[in-house]
Amino acid sequence: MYVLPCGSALRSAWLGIIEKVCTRWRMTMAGVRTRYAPSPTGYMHLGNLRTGLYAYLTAKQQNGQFILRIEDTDQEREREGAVRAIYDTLARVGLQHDEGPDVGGPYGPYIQSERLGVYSRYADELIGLSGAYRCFCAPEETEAQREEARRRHQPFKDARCRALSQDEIDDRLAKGQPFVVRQRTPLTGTTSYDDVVFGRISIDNAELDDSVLLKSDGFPTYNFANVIDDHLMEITHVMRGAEYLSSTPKYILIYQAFGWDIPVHVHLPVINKSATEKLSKRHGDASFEDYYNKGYLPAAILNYIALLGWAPGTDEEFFTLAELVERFSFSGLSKSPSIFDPNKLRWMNGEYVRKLSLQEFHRLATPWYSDDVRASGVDLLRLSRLLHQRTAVLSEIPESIDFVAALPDYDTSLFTHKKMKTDSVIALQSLRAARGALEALTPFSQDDVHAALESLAASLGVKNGQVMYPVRVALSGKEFTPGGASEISELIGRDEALRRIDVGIAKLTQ
RNA sequence: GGCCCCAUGGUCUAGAGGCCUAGGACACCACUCUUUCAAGGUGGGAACACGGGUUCGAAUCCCGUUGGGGCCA
Repeated sequence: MYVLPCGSALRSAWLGIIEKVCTRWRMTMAGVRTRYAPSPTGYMHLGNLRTGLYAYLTAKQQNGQFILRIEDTDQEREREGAVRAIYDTLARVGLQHDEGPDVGGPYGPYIQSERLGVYSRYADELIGLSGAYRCFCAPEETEAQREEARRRHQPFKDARCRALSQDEIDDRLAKGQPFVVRQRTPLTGTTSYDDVVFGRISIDNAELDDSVLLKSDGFPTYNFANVIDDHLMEITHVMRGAEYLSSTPKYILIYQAFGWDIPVHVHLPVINKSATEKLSKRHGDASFEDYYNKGYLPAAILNYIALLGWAPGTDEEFFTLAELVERFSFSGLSKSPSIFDPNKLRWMNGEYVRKLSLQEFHRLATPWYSDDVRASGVDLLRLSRLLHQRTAVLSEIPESIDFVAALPDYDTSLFTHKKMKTDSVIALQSLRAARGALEALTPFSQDDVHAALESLAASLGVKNGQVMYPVRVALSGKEFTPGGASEISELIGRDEALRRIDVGIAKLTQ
């Protein structure tokens, strides 16, 4: 342990140097630190989740740290239970964070509302550094100035408050006059930074607004908190949506005012709902929870969103999280916004569902079986076997098996099928013959039923389908079913099968 | 409106000057397999926004136009 020189000024200078060296060292040697910083404003938007994914991949690829930070400085938009939903979602998709409110870590607290003291301290410092100023204007006054600036097609910079003398400031402070802290953006010059995906971004400082950094209630805005926290938490790669592309120069200015190192910036293209609509939380169609609750598999959702805005450079498109960690690279990121395609997600989910083991599928499918289906006495595992390869989304199960518990009413026109070459006459003949064949059949397994109906068709001199199709319709009362005549026969059992065939015969003889 | 950014089929994208007669996937259509459906198999329609350059050669580089997105209002 070094003994530091005494004297507080010297001591802090030393500490400053050591801190800088340490930061450098950590950034280059100790690896990457990325953060996922969602706002607890509701459900987890898929675009946000993808940002989290990429941040995770970036960190894990280099054995770095993935940090979860809760950005709850906008209290009005905060929603009950939203933080819980964030934890649940991350856990479900497997994005395990190394530091965060729930798991702790050396850079806490990880909830911004618990860091208010930090922001006010740095706001004061920034004011001292001429990077910000106190603005005492009442909202109406600000609005008037804003209006004026707009009229003149100029960005908003509060000329009056920028120019307040120290005496005036002290005076107002003494009177307890409320104020906000605004960024003091330069009047001239340009600010640039290099973005990993978009390249060099430059903007004239004269174009910049003096945005609020600290609100009068002491809460920081995103504009301020993100910079302070990213620096303090030693984030090496700032990854966020491209909507921040054009405000980032303002953040760069803050880093520069403090003399801090600027992290690597990676702005990700936005995900839209359609060419004209954004993916909106309000529609309730774009959140992880919605898809999860509809019976989409987390791994499929994650796989799908990974490919929105990133491509591996090959034709492969199925990736586990571990494979993504290995394969992800900035060079595969695209710049243009993409449109979320529910169709392709559905397809991909189906692929994942089919790849499940039967046991696993059965476990996931069971909750979707209605009480009536359970009470009907059918073998649920057998039911799952029928459904397994035919289910793209779990929520589609109830409708596809609604015939199991009770034969629905149906129209005899169902018996007519052009491709199967059946009509009501053939159907009646087939049903009568099938009834006789099945009545005596033991055992009554799928294979036995299939063989029996097949030979029945042969002896009748008709095509298999001309027997099978009418039987299936009679057993289910539906146009489409998971499984055919023999599968459904075994599923519902002989007694019920015969009863339903009788119903069919009755319908056809009416 | 100002500023920033983007531009390959309906959608996600491959493509980093000749490998492109532009490849893959979803969706769609047809055929096929088949006890319906699904899955599978085979095939099909469908794109480099436009205009100028640069170059022997441009989807790929530069400029402009148009269109779209974002930020600030």
